[in-house]
Parts: sequence; C-alpha cells; structure tokens
Amino acid sequence: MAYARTSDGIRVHYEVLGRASAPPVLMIQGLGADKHGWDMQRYVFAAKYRVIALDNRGAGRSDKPFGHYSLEQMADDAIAVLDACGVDSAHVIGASMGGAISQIVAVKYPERVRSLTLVCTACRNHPWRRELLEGLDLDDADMVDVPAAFEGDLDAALASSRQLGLEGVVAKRASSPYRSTRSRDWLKMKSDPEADFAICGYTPPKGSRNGIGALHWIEPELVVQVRYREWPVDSALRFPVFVRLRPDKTPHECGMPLRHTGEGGGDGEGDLAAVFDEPVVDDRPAIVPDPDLFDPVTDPVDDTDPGRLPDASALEVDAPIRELRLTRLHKVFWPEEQITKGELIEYYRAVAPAILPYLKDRPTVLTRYPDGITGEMFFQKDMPGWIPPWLRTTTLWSEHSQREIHYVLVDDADGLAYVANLGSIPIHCWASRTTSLEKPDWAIVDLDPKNAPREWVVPLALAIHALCDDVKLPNYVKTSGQSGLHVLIPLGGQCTFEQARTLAYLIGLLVERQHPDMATTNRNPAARGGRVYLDWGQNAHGQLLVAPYSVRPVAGAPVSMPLEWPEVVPDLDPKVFHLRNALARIAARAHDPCLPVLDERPDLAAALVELERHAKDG
DNA sequence: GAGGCAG
DNA sequence: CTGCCTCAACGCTCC
DNA sequence: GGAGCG
Repeated sequence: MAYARTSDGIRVHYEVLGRASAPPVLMIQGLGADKHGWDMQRYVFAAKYRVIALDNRGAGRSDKPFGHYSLEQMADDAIAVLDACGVDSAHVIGASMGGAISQIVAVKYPERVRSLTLVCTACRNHPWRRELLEGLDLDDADMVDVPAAFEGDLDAALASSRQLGLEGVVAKRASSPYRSTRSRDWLKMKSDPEADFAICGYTPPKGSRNGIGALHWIEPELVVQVRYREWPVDSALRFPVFVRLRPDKTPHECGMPLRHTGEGGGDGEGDLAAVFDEPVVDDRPAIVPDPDLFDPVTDPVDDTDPGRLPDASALEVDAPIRELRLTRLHKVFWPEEQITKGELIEYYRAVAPAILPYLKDRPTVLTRYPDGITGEMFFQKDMPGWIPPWLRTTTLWSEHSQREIHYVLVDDADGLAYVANLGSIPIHCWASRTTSLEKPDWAIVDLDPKNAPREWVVPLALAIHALCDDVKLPNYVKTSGQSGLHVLIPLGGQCTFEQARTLAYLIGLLVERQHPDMATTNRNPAARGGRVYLDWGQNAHGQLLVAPYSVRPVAGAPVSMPLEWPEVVPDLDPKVFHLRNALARIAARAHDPCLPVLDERPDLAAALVELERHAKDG
C-alpha cells in the first residue's frame, strides 16, 4: 500500500495490482463501497488490467465528503495518484461515492479518462448519491453495476474467479447492503470444480447417516456428479461432495476431467472487456499469482501423504472440513522485492517442519502487518472468538490488564498459514510452555549492535560461546534476522525467569569485562557509547523470542537463522538468510543446530559455581 | 485483517 | 449504511 | 510517577 500526500497533508492510500503493461484502471473506493465485494472486483479486474485502487478510508478523520475534504479535492488526489504511478489516462471505475469522485475526474480531467464506469449497487438508496445524481443531472440509468458484466453468466464469473485462484464470487441482491453476517441476500458461490465419476463401490452408512456412507470399489455401472476442492496428483479427491446421480451418463463417458490447476481453460472466459469501450488486446497469460507460489486452490491444506491410494475415509461425504481461507495473496508485503503475502504464507507452510518444534505449546504473540512492512503494525495477544475452531489457544490471566488472554498455540502448518494470512510477519513466542509457564526452557543473550560496528558482534558472540563452554553450559546461536545474534542457553525448565535473567546478566558482565571497548550491559542507550549492547533483560515472564526461521518485517525479508558455531566468523552477514533462500539452506542440512536447546538440562548449580570462579579470577 | 459499533 | 476503532507488555533506568 | 528502552 503506497500513499501520496496532498497539499493539505491528507494521506491518500492506493494500491497497484496487475502487470505494468496492462491497460490501467483507476478504481476509486467510495463511502458506499462494501469491503468484500469491492475487494473481489479489484482482484478480478487485476487479471487483465493494471489496477490502481484508491482507498479513501485512510484519508484521515475529517474526510467526510461534504466536510472540509471535498469531493473535488478527492478528484484532484486521484489525478495526483495517476501522476505518481506515471499513468497518463486510465479507465476509471468508481464505487458509490467513489462514483461521484469519478464523475468529477471525468468532467475536470477528460483527457485522463478513457472510460467511466460507476458501481453503485452498494448504496443505491444512499441520500448522498441521490443528491449527487440530481446535482449532476444524471439518473440511475447512467450508472452501471460491474457485476452486471457477469449477469446471466455465473459460469463465466466462476471460471474467471477459478482462473485467479479465488475462492469464488459473491453474489448479492442489488438492493442489499453489506452486512458482516451471512444472509440470503449475499451468497458465496464457490468455484469448486465438479466432475462425473463411475461408482466402483460404497461403504454402509455410519451412525445416523441415511443411504450410503462412502463410495469405493464394484463393477462400474452408475455415474455420479461430484464436487471437490482439489484433486492432488496421484491421490484421492479432497472434500468430495456428492452432487447428484447422472442417469444420463455411462461409466465409459467419464473421461479424465481437466485437472483443477487453478488456471482454468486459458484466457477468454469471464471476460470483463465488455465493461469498457475498447477491447483488451493483451492476451499474454493473465494470471496474477506467480505460478511458483502457493495457490490455495491447488496446494494441499494439510500434510497428508500425496502418494496414498484412495480409501473409504478419503471419500467420506461431509468429512469434517478444516477451513483455511487465505486472502489477498497478491498483496505486496515487501515493495522493494515485490514479495507478496502469498509468498510469505508459502514460506511459513514450507518451513513448518523446522519451526514448529520451537512453537509447540508456547503462547504465541502475533506481530501483524496487514499492509506489509511499510504499513502500520500492531501486536495481538488475545485471539478473538471468530478464529477457526481448529486453532488451539491457551487462556492465561493477565495481571497487567486484569483480564483473560487467549493466546494462540501454533500446532501445525495450517496454523502457521492462518496466522501468516492475518499479516503476521515475525512469529514471537514465550520461552516457557503451557505445562510450566514460569520456568523458561532457555536463557537468551541478545547481541544488538545498533550504533556499534557490526563486526564487533561476532567476536563478542564467540566470547560468550567460549565462556559458556568453559563453565559447561550448552549454548546455541542464531541470527536475529536483523544485524544481531541471539545466543540461547538451554535451562530445561529448571529455574525461574529471575534466575535466567541473572544468569544472562552474569554472562554479559563477564564478557563486558573482557571486552570493555566493544561490549556493554548498560540499559541506557546514551551510556552505551557505540558499543554492542548485550541485552540480558529479555528473560522475564511474558517476554518474547523471535522464533528461529521467523521472517523480519524489514527490506530483504531476512529470517532468523540457526547457525553452527563454526559459521560464526568475522565476515558473517546475517542478511544473507532470507525468505527466498532459507528453505534451500534448511533442506541442505540434516540437523537444526539449535534444536537441542529445547531439551537439554544442564547442571545449572555447577555452572554457577564455575561462573563465580570466573568473576573472582577477573 | 476483520469484527464491532457509534453515529 | 458508513467510518472508525481495536488488536501487548515486563522490568528496569532516567527524569 | 511517568516516559523510555528493547
């Protein structure tokens, strides 16, 4: 999400989707736009056009259309955004009040407008719209509903959405407003594919089920139509649903249907060109999602073995469905590298086997960046009631806020994908587990160079390593993901946070004494004087660790990477491990060098005696 | 990112 | 019917 | 006691 600043300091948010070479479309979201339907349009259009979407929700607190921020000013802002995108002229689509702005754009800057489309279903009876139409001497007939492009051709609309990897399309009554709850007026039309299959067998019904239970092996005779979510290569259908018998078909007519690849039958179906007054000539593949990236339609949502044979349970009708809805996969989270939210989700799903051992049973805090690394962020500890029922949480009492907090526990790849879909970039977890919340599994010394020379971090980390080895404390190292290093010492839940903090402080003090020129344990930034801060203070109740393999919300999408100590050499550059190459490194190694930190139980009393000896000797 | 709710 | 709000927190030091 | 720090 980029933004332009207007002359009076109001921020105008906009988003650019689609290929730069495609015909440009300026979409202006107005007060009458509904959230979901409009977003859907935005992505449908991005298949064929370069969509520049303006969002006046970020325009500030005084952006009421008839307040000091006038419709005319909004129209000027729209032109400013076109300029910022280097676009001379565009097809302009306006939603509700955005339609009003669009019309002003067309009147004031006709040379910038190739065509004008007004989307007004959402606020057909809005008094402002009524006022506007009268003021501009227009009537309803001048307004075009974008969904009308699909009218009478739901198949084309569904094919288009399938081609884009969308879940489906939303159909609504023209007169019905947006409401957050389900209603008869807003129907989600899923684009799940269907195919005809010959029945080879069935299982008896279980429990209270009528008729048949599941279908599997006998001489093929009957044909059924089945809807399914996906058909993994060499495996059974996922989420198959019996639709109807096909008495009109024989088993021989059941050829292999086109596999559901998410790319549909190619270009042309669900064509939106009719909305505009000029044909679209760019016929290159119009799929916005990178085909190498995660696709919610074709990629399995669990880790079941894809090589297994179909069995009765796989064909069970109404099998419990774990819904994992992934949204806005094309949204750019790292503008410089054009890394999308879809790629972030794909990374976390792929890295799940490596990261999950660290997250098991640990209260997890989300650090959410719904608009990517340049947008606003917020922390989230308390998970709301509407999270999917399969996501495990643990309820802890917060002394500070005097209420219960429902922390999420990330158990599996789906859980990771879910939190990533919420815009969580780094994953933060507690040092202790639900089984023993006041006893941490590790102590951490965070080497944070900040204003110190980067190259001082390595010798100091090695000094901590040598000291720990000497007092027989196991110790492990990972990059923080930014410029520092994290040294982790396993505690095996044998001591309190206060004791862990004291241990980390003692180690910090001893290393500071060895290298007073390079290291400091002083918490006051002003007193650090360009030295590396050995941060021992993160060992406390509720303090968080950036989990190994977490992505950081900074340019380059670096990840926190566990290292072998021999890798900690002077020219170590923590930035070399990032979202796009971390998986290759992990796959190339047999073991995770930090993993033992989760299980080891060193003799802490003996180590403390040794540390005291060091303190005296120094 | 998404539900709740004031106006 | 729309826009806006909310979404964390510990232990320490400095002022 | 409140703001700042990570």
